[in-house]
Amino acid sequence: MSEWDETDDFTAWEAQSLSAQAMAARPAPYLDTLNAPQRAAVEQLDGPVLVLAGAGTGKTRALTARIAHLLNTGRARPHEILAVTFTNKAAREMKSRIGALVGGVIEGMPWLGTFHSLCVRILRAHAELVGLKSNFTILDSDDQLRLMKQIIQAEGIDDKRWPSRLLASLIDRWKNRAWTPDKVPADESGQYDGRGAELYAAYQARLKTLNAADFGDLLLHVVQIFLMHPDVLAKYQRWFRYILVDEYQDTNVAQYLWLRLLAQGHRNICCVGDDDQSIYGWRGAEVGNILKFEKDFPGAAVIRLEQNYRSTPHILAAASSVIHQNESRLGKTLWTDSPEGEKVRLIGHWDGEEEARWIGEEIEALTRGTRGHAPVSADGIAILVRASFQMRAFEDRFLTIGLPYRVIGGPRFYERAEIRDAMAYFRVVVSPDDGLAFERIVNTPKRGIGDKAQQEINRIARENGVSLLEGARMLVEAGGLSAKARKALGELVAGFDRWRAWNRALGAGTVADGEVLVSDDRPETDGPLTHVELAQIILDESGYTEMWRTDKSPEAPGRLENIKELVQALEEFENLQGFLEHVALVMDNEQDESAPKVSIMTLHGAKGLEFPAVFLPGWEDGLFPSQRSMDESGLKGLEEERRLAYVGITRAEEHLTISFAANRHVYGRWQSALPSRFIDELPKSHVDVLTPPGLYGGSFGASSPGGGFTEAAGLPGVMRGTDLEQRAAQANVYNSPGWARMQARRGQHGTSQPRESRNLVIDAKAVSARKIGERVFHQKFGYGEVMEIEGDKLTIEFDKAGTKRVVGSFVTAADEAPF
DNA sequence: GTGGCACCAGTTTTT
DNA sequence: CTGGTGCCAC
Repeated sequence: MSEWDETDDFTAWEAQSLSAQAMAARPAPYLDTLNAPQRAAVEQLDGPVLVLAGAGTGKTRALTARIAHLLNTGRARPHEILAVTFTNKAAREMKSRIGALVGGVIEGMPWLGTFHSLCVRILRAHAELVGLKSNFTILDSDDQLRLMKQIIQAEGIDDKRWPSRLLASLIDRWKNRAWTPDKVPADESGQYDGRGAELYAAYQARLKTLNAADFGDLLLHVVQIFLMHPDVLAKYQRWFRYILVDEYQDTNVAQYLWLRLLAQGHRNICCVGDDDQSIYGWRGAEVGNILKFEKDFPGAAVIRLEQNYRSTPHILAAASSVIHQNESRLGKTLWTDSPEGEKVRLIGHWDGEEEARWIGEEIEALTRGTRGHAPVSADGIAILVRASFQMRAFEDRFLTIGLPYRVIGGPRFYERAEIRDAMAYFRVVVSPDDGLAFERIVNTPKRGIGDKAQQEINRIARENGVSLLEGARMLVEAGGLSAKARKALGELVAGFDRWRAWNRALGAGTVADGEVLVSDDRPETDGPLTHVELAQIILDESGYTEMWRTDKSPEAPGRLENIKELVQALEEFENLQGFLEHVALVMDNEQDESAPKVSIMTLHGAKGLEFPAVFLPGWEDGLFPSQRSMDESGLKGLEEERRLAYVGITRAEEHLTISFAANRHVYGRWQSALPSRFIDELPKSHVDVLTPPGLYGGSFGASSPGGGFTEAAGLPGVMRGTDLEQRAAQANVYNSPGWARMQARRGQHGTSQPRESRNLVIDAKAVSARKIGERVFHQKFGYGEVMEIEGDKLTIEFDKAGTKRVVGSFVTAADEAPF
């Protein structure tokens, strides 16, 4: 294909200005490595474009090449491109990849970032339009919850019956749908004891007085501004000539509105996504957004990326076969020209411990390179689980055999209590009005300022219309509280005065000579005080570090270590202010990339990643697909679980092993389960069914290098099957006695109901007309199954709470449950 | 105001 | 079996 063929109309080329010609004539090496659809996705610059990118089809490559192309052809300057991602990681990666493509000379792309960070930028510029000051604080979910607790308490609501978490998730959901308190529809606003919308309004009012915004607000406020102030919107519409969106299938309504409003300017919007990888419905993502793109943007070009560069044909076949069972999807057919490779392996185990043991051995075999393939580095191996409690079994096992592993996605660095505490100190120093931060640390470490004292502070502050910090000062000066508490509080207030003055001095330049700011504890330093030193001083003088130093709990040293890290991280910032903003939005826990380690993470956490070898354990009905998903969202839930399976399968490049266990130790209780229904959706011709070693006395046709295991005596008797005939039938799990037994159990008392009955429960009006075998939800006891009906009394076997007799009107059909 | 004990609940998670 | 929360006794 020659250079000229690229412009379909020669006269158009001729008509372009010389400069445009010169720009367009610049070499575009990034195009050469693209396949045809990718190239189309890059070169179709004008008008709306939807790129449906299957797993492993080079989505990010296309997206970054598109941006590079916009820049290279001179269509847009860096600041005229709006590029949105969901995570900071994705944003970072895109930035660096664009840099590599364009030669790294562009001084960043100011409008490449997450929805939230971009919204903060916009909101800071127009904060007053929604009643905030431009230096508003961003609340994390912890602050959010505490605030709601206060409101609930003030309203005299019993937070036992109506937990604050419930209200928080409700409000979050409403914000995701871009509903302000007055826009919450009537049938929704009655939730939470009929006071949902009312409390939402109270919460918003409270945020405003605190000059604060939660994560949901960042989007909601900006959408409100765009809707109420067309002039502001028009400015941004003109500004962003080209808009690009990554992971479009994950957008919620608010994000969708935000995008649509901005895109109405130049209408150059390109959304990239994969409906089959939509796994965040439970937190507000609307697959509908991607499904209706063409309707929203008439004349949109739709480009499908279907050539997969990641996985072998067997793995791809497994993924396709499973995802094909879903009804609501746009439909893509992934293909690959990579060589066959090995089949997907399937294996059933007696229990979860054995599953972990077996996987441990398999991993050792993989890293050693036995079984006839090249060794796989531990870094290239991942275990992907549905729920994090499944990780324990692997950690336990890997610790005993000394297999290095890393758990990805534990508590985030900035979510740890000690980090939040330290940050709260910094927050009060930077913005003395931050009452939430003040509340958090006023008695941490213990200063003898308990509930009563705090209420006093609150009262004084409210009566005088000042911040909590000022209220505390007044209280101390007025001689309130007990002598001990007064002294402690007075010292804290004085501390904040001192630290704040230092911080201000830092902002102005250096601390002036002889200024009365110097505390005795201040370390001897040459030169001016830095904000890093200041941070250390704050934590030391407040007694916070001391608190952990004297704490004798096993995790105290780790917490001190984290605090040290936090202080070190400060060095990369100009000042405390900049750091706080960064932590609220951007900071994530970077993993130490030292020795190669096996990754253990959730399926959700694995999205976007790839590994040469992947293990997918725990494929049992009720666990995966999760019973709760199905109870709460019915078929929709099941389809999302299936997409999760699809995501899991498509993470694997070469080796994929799916496994399940008949029994599992969950929360100290034994639970048995059936193989996941997804297992039956795998294509038999692409699957190798392995025989677990040990179960029947040996590794019959199995590939476990460890050979048979010798602890069969420790297993419950049922499975010590020694029937020789059955043993001979072992070659296939589908024919195995274990499998047959599991199948048989399906009809009886399986932990999950027969699949077909699912659709019977639809009648919403028949509150008390329950059926035997129906899944129901009870406010207090949770989910369960109706065992017996007697008048208006039901006997229900609850999943968690055991068997109870309750009045029929207290339960609802499981899929109408309030969450 | 604090520390200890009983009770309960218990997917997935980014910002 | 765990962690988090709430209540009660010092």
